[in-house]
Parts: sequence; structure tokens; C-alpha cells
Amino acid sequence: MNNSAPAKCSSYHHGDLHQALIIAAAELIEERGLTGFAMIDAARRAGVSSGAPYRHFKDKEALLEAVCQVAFMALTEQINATISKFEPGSAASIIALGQTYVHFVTSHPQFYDLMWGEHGLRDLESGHADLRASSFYTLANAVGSWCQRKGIEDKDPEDLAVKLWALGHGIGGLALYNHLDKFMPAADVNQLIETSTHTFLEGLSRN
Amino acid sequence: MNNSAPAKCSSYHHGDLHQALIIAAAELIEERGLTGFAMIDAARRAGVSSGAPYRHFKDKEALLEAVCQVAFMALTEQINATISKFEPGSAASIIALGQTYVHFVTSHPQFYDLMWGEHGLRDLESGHADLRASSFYTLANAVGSWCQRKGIEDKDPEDLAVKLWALGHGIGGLALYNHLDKFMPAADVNQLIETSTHTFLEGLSRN
DNA sequence: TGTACATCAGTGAACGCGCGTTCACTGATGTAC
DNA sequence: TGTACATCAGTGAACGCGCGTTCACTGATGTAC
Repeated sequence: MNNSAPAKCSSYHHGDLHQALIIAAAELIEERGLTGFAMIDAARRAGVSSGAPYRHFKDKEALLEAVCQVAFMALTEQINATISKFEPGSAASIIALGQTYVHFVTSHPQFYDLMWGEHGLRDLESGHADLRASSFYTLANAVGSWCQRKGIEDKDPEDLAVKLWALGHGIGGLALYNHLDKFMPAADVNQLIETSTHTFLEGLSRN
Repeated sequence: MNNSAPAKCSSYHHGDLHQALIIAAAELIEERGLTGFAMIDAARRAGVSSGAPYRHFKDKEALLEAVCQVAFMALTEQINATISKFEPGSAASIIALGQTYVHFVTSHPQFYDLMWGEHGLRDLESGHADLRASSFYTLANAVGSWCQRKGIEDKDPEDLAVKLWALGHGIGGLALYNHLDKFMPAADVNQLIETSTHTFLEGLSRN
């Protein structure tokens, strides 16, 4: 994510190679994609020889998982920052969450597969599943508050959150790979999120 | 997609190796995924030596593109079959289109990346871009008819189609990698499509 | 304060594997005469 | 109908590259006495 300068340690021992490798890997994945990422490049970028990473990570997979966790931490942070800026239960807060999500996805195109693709499967049992869930519950809470405010009692906030999540996830995924360009030249994803969320919430109020 | 028996040709020359390789590649991708797919395996499965494919495809990329095209043809076929079964302009037809889409996505998990991931970018200029668009316009027409029927004149059917597509795309993508299990144990994607589409259309009627 | 020793992070050469692609070839097919 | 020849699909060995991972080593650090 953010680059906290290699800080070329003068000594034989690296200060915190573990962390340095994660940062290097994240940068490389952003630059060249998940497929183009090689273990040896991460080592080189961290200023270390090819074998060194194996003192800190069992194998490539383990390093990728660490990067994945960092990515989810960053997403969670942004989601939390967003929700704190809006009045609880407002439609605006729900829209903003969607926009934050899509913004994150399109800002880090190369992380999409790592976070939501096949790799996602493996993390399900691991410890940071909670981290992944955090953003979802933030959304579910926002939707729940909105329902309460509107006097909608018969809907399950988690069910609604799944649908809104899917909407954002779909817009993000399609925008990422330029599938929308053909049908909506100069599509504005923020507006897309805003209007579609509005329509959806409108539909809930109706019934 | 479907397996039309290798038909082991008795002669030195293969009957239609071009087609046989596409089928073999498609099967292998379905079995082992895009990453695990090797050119030599496709050759072997087609009953041919390692160099033979290069008489028919410039390189691995070209073969993958052919598989991608076949996949889009299959999707188009299913979409067309679905739309023909429903009354034009009915909400049911729109829901069924979404369900067909998601069914296709989850039935061929390994094609998702090939069709909608990075590979998608490369096809944009190629000849079969039309094929990709076909399903979209089927949806846009269905939505347009629905609007007309409801007397909704101020909405752009293509804009609405993009949103419904994104909804289905998101549900498909999340379901594919089991991201929904955690929040909706035993989630029924068909029902998810149905209810979310209903809510969305309801929202449109409202305003 | 100084010496001996255990620990362990980092080295860098090397191994091994998978796999995309090439190339000189072989054999089947079909056409010209 | 038969022969010579061009064409080209398929062979299979080989090359080369990238890259994940290992391993015997080296040197820095800190602790025990």
C-alpha cells in the first residue's frame, strides 16, 4: 500500500524483513499483477538475497496471504473512515460505503484477484476471516439503521447488505476490466453507485 | 463445454485438430483452472504431440482466446434460450436472465477469469466483441420493454441494464468464491437474484 | 570489562521442474501430367 | 490408371527461461561466566 522507504539498514541483519517483504510484495503485485509476481523480486526489492524470505515465510503462498491480510486491513480502514463521516442511518452513508468500496477496488486493480478470487477461499479458515467480515457488518449496520429510521421492520439487514455488496462488487469488477466502457462511454462509477443504490433503497421503501 | 468424443482418427492427419484443441483446452481449464492449464496437456488430450498445436494457433494466448470465444457463444445461447421462454417486458424475464447469467457463472467457475478478468481486455478490439455485447443488449431490450409497459419513459434502458448486469455479476462472483456462505449460510443465489431484481424494479416504478 | 559460545538472520550458488516454443524431420494427401 | 511432386499436418527431441526452494556457509548479536 504505502511506501515507508526501504531505510537500507547498514548492518548484516535487516531491521524488520518480515514487514519489508510484505510491502515489497504488495508494491510488486500492484505494478505487475499477481501472475507476474516472483518471490525473488520481492527479496531483491527488500534488498536481500533470494533465500532470505524463507526465514520469514514458509513459501510464496504464505507471503501472499500476508499481503492479502494487509490489503483487507487497508480496506477496513477506509470503510471505517467513511462511515464515521456520515449520519448513522442515512442513505448517504450507504452510498458512500459503496463508493469507497468501488474506489478501493479500482485503485488497486491487481489486488482484486488476491482478495476476492481463488485466494480468498484459503483464507476462510484462517484467523483474519474476522477482518474480512468487519466491512460487511459495517454495511449491514448502516442498512439496519436506515431501515429502522424508515420504519421498515420486516427486512433482514444482512440480506440487504449482501445485495448491496454484490451491487458494488459487480460495478467494481466490471469497471476494473473496462467492460462498461462499451455500453457507457465515460461511465462514472460513483454516480452509478449512487443512482443504483437510490433505486434499490426506493424499492425497499415501497413495499 | 460439451464433450464430443475425441473420435480417435485412424490416420496420421487429425480430422479437425483446431476444434479438438479448443474443446480439450476448455475441458482442461474447467478441470484445473486457467493457471493450471498447459499447452502440452491440451495437445495430449487431443491425442497429438506437443508441437502440433502451433500449426493451428500462434501461441497459447491465441488458443485461450478461441476458448474464450466459445464460452461467450455458450453464454449467448443460454441467454437467448431463456429470453425466448418469457413474455417480452415481463419482470419474470428480467429475473430469469439474471438467473441464467449467475447459473452460467457458477457452473463454469474456471471460465470466470478467462471471460471477465484480464483476458477480457484483449478481446475488446477483436472481432467477437459483438458476441460479448449480444447478451447485454438482450437484457437492455428486456428492460426497455418492461419500462414501456410500466409507462416509465425517463429512464435509459442501457443504464438500467448496466446496473442489473452488475448486480448479477456481483452475486455470481461472490457466490463463486464462497464469500456469501459466511453471511448467508445456504444462500440460494436464484432467490437472491429474484428478490434483489424485484426490489430494484420496484424502486424504478416508484419514481 | 572481557572472552567463549550459541543462536539465527542473511548469503548465494545450485537444483529441479514445468512449460512454451522451435525445428529438422516424416508421412499422408491430392494434383498435374 | 499410374507416377512424380508439392504441400502441409503432425512428430518428438531439444532448447531456454523463469522461478520456487534448498542448503552448507558466514557473519552479526547477545548472553553466560
